[in-house]
Amino acid sequence: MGVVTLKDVAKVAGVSYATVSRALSGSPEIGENTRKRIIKICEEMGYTPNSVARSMVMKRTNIIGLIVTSIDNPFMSEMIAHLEIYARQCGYNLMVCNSSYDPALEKEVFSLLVGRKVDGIIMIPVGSESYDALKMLTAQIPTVFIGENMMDLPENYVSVDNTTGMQQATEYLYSLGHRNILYLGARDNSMTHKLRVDGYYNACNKLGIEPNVIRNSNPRSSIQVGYELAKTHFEKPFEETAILCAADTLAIGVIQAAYEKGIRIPEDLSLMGFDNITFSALPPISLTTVNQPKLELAVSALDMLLNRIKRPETPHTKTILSPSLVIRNSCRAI
Amino acid sequence: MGVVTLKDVAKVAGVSYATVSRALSGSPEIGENTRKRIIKICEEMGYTPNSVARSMVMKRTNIIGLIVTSIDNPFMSEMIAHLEIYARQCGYNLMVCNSSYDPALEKEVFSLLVGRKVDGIIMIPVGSESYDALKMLTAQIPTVFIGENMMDLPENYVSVDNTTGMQQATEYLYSLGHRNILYLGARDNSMTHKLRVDGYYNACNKLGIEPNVIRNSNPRSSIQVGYELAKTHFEKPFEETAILCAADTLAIGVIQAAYEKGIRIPEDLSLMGFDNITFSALPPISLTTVNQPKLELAVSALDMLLNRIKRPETPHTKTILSPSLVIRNSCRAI
DNA sequence: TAAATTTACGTAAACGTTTTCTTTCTTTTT
DNA sequence: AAAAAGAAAGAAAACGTTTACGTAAATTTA
Repeated sequence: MGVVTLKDVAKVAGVSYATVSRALSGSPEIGENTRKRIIKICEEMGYTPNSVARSMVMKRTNIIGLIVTSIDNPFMSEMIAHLEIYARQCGYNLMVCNSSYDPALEKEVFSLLVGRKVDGIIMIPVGSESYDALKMLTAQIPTVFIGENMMDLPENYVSVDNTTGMQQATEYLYSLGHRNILYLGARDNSMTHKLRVDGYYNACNKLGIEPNVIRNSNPRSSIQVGYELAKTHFEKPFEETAILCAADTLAIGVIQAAYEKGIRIPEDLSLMGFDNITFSALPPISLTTVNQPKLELAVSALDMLLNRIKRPETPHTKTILSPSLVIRNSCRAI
Repeated sequence: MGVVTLKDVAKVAGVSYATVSRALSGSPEIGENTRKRIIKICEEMGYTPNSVARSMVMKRTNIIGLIVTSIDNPFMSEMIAHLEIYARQCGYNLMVCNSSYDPALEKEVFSLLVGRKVDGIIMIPVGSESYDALKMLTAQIPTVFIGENMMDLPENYVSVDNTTGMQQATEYLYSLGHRNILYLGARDNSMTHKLRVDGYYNACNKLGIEPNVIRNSNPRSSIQVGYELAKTHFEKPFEETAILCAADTLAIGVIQAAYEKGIRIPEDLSLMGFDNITFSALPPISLTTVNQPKLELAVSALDMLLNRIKRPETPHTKTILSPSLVIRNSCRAI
């Protein structure tokens, strides 16, 4: 025996399928006693509505597509968890795809999700390389970006104020007496990273100190990349008393490299990150960093998307959330 | 203008929709020239097949439901990432749900996914409390469990050999000279944890040392729980020279508590974990642990599920993968 | 009490595909 | 050249819902 359908229930109850549908949907066009009778029969028969058939006629799947650069990245996975829980509360499920930092793949999964008829897409874009492609794609379906400020695109996005965050971080180090601060991990292919390093430059200008930046030519900011960048840097004698990293993961890599080199943090070198991932809080070196409010990012993004699904012709909006300094023990006053 | 459908393409091409369908599906019942002509028209019109409609008639969604206890848990998120990538290569997408360690919620999302008509479900169960409920549910749909050995159920699962892994860990500590080894984090509500502590007991028996176990009454094994368990334990003087944790996250919590108490690892206390999550490898205390092969777990689980979807009447199978010792610097010889 | 309104339910179309069954036309066989 | 076989394409049903429309009975109104 196959799955029991609405038709089967109708046959048993001796009514038309419209009636069964109405009984379950809470329609007012049905008698209270027949409704109860039908619901009881549904339970007895173990009827579960077929979401696919419903989607077919309602032209709505109640599925949100989520495209992230990497699921296993503490910052993303935290946000995915928040998103999933909130989305479910709103009656939506999440279809998650990994773009693996690959613009081509990002484009591919986007189209795939469009074909799947998801009601909307939330994405953390690979970077500014994919802007043009995205501009075409987002015309097809309500889309909201997280994290990446699509500054030169009129798209919907929610993001933390990267520039202010990094500026505050720099000022904090300055307030501890640091005058020679190295910025590690600037990337050219991401607006987020551009804005972050801007915050650093702003602060340097304002404070009258000399900026000093190590760029990252990789497409991603991983522990591994942080380690390699720092390792190379530590090979020669260095002047700076503090390193400000573009991401917590990079900072964790720096900790590794410093440890191997016998450089003590914070005694010999102060270190800061950005993101505030769970695992940056671990002693003995627990990282001073800038917090991104992950729950608020997730909630704002979904709210924005749901609004847009309801009223697609509404103008594009953006939400910029405030970062906040999280002071732990990886920096010292000098 | 709405989305372009197969009918629109057919009208433009001047053929029936059956022909368009055949042109795109690679059916042999169509002339090579008409096929090319239709495909060209599809591209020009920007036609994307509607997966929902296809699912409707094919009775197959090409969606796999994934239920995990918590997405933001490095062990899980790593596995989810592997699963998503492999699933997509196999032509499937993932619908991810968080059970948040709640048996009632686990049951709820399971039914939800069944209503969604996903082709199969992969799940990391909350624990043995939910066995009975799951037994009913898994009759409805092909299901594969990861991690949890459903020993007393005839279900499909893939798991690491927890007992052997913990036994090897204990023997490793013994080989370093430890005779007083504390096991921290045993849980009663999970077969996995039962099997792990069994491995510890086995080794103790075999080696002739006295077992010593701190239980964890929480439903989960988080950093926080490890921290609290260890903190309480460290308040009184202790005898053991090594702590073996039921999970890496617990061990990270122990590191925190030890750090606050001034207990040095590994100088004053050796420490081991289980799982080998990315963030356990960080210096200065990089954790010696037992590796769970996450990629292999993911691939085996999906292969098993796909097999079962193809042949639902096949007998239940299980796959037990081998754990392996990962030696870092959190243990010392005494 | 007849007319008007409301209530409760049935009928049937629609959603966008796939696929079985025909049908037509072309090619091969004898 | 007629018959048989094969290739290419069309017609229509099916998948399981929702909902606009229609209609009969029940209720209200005049």
